[in-house]
Amino acid sequence: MRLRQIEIFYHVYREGSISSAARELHVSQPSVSKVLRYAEDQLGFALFRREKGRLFATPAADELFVEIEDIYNRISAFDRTTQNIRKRKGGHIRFGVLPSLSLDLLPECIATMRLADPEMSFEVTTLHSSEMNLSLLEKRCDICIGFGNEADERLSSQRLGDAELLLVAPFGCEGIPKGEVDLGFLHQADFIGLQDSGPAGVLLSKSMADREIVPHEVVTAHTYHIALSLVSKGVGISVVDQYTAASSSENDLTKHHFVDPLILPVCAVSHRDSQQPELIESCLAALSKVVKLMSSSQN
Amino acid sequence: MRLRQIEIFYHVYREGSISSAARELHVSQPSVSKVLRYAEDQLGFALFRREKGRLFATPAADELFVEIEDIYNRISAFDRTTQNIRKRKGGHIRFGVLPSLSLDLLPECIATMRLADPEMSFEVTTLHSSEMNLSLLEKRCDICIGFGNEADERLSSQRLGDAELLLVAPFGCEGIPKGEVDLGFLHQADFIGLQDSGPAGVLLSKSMADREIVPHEVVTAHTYHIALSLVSKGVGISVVDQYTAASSSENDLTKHHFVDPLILPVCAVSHRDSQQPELIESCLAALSKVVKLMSSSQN
DNA sequence: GCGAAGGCATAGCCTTGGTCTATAACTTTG
DNA sequence: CAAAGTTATAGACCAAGGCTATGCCTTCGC
Repeated sequence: MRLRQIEIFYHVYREGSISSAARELHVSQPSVSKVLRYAEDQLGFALFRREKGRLFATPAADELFVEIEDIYNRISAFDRTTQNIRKRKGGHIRFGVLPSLSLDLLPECIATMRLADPEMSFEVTTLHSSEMNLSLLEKRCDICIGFGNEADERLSSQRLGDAELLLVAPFGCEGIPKGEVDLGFLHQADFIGLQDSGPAGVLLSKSMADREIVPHEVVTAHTYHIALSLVSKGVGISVVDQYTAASSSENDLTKHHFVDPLILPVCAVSHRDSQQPELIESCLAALSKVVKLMSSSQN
Repeated sequence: MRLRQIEIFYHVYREGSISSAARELHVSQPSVSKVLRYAEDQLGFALFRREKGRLFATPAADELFVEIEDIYNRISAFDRTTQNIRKRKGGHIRFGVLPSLSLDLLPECIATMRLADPEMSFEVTTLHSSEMNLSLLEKRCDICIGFGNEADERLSSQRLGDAELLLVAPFGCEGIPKGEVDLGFLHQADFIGLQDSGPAGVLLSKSMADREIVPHEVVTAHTYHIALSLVSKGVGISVVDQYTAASSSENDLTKHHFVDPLILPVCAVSHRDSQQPELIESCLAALSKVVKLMSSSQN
């Protein structure tokens, strides 16, 4: 079946009539009639029964429509993408970024880069650490930003700056010292853990294991949002990276540095043989600048 | 972009060369070259850079390929569907069925119907109770089989037979009488509940509420499979319909009827103005027969 | 360093998918 | 019974997409 035949079947099925499908498609009625008939000839079975000058969908049409509807929607989305590409003036970068960096760090970076070059456009997808390399290698995105970097010789990684893990506690939580907190504070404390939290989780559990610190994990949350919400409700304390902490809208919680800071590298990874190396390079420079700025301004 | 252009772009991108794409598509090299060039003209931007007689994908091509790949796969699936429809001799019925009925009751029905008419073909999707009516109205399936029936005047419902809820307990569970069990047995018992279990869940909780029976729900499972597995491991007891109980591969559990049986109607629902009423009708008759047979043979 | 091999592009030709206008036939409705 | 709706057919036309033949450029092996 040709694309035009699919489009016409889609509209005729939905409208229930050739004439109104023709109006919707801005073509003549005989044109639609002919294409539909031709499609049926090629398929070898009828899509509609003609009775008393009207159309009635056959069971085969019902069955095909289920698949066609989906295809049609994707083709429409694809067409929009081609429009966007055509209209573009400046460069276009597709970011893959950790959920925890997607609310604060990346928007800040994009805003800065747009100031420098208002013609540029961006695309943002959230990815987990484990998906980033594959996404880059399949050229589904251009730059991935996460904590740490898995080695792959086709990819190049650049450290943008550091992220610090902070203790978050309910407002007025007792026993927390004024200044910095020792990691040992977590021992036996009511703790809200994060499942599948990638390098940040690895760093934290390793540091705790080294000192035989065992918190009392009362809840294991699957998203940072839920974890922070639980903290602000006084369920327990938690440890998250500074960007997650900064992006939180909860105001019933306090943030604390550790005496021995837990530092993670914030890295940008990209494909070595990109088709637009200068663009990537300038983006990485801008990112690095913004990350350093944000790290120093935050407390 | 035309469908042919999409196909050709897909193969050229994957193969990395026009010639090998042409070989794969069983057409001549100039043909592919021409269509690709034409597509680029229409799009208004290049998909590949030509350098030293070779092709290199542009960033735009990378971006489009992400969407194209998906579309291409669906088109291929669609083509297979049209092939299937063309080859069909007998009727074709698309069933929507509860997960609990999909492993035992429906396969049995289909086997029986295929014996009666070997030319018939079938399609089975599992649906939850709440999705069935919509699926029928959108003509995504022809017959839905579930417990009970929500009224909609465009649909017609037929009671095929009954399903009984049974108590399932770990093998050698103490305190269970030889014959039938009173529902009161559940009171304070370690119980494995099922989330979102539809009419069966409603019937059970209503019956328990009437007699103020409150089990101790130690686990809430999301699938019958997990619930039964937990029962067989001795975590607790549970209540499931007879078909789920029968389809279970667990053999470390026992099944028990209740003194006052909990009975649910097994109903088949179909669209009133189907294009193939005789086919639907004969299916419903066969279904009804099989359900009655299975109900009586089971204990 | 030169010829062979393989890659892409162009030219010229042909088939067919898809468009139009004009017209006919049939249904339903006022 | 006419008016307004529907679908189907006829004939003309254009462009999408296929083919063969050919030429040019790069790379590789002798």
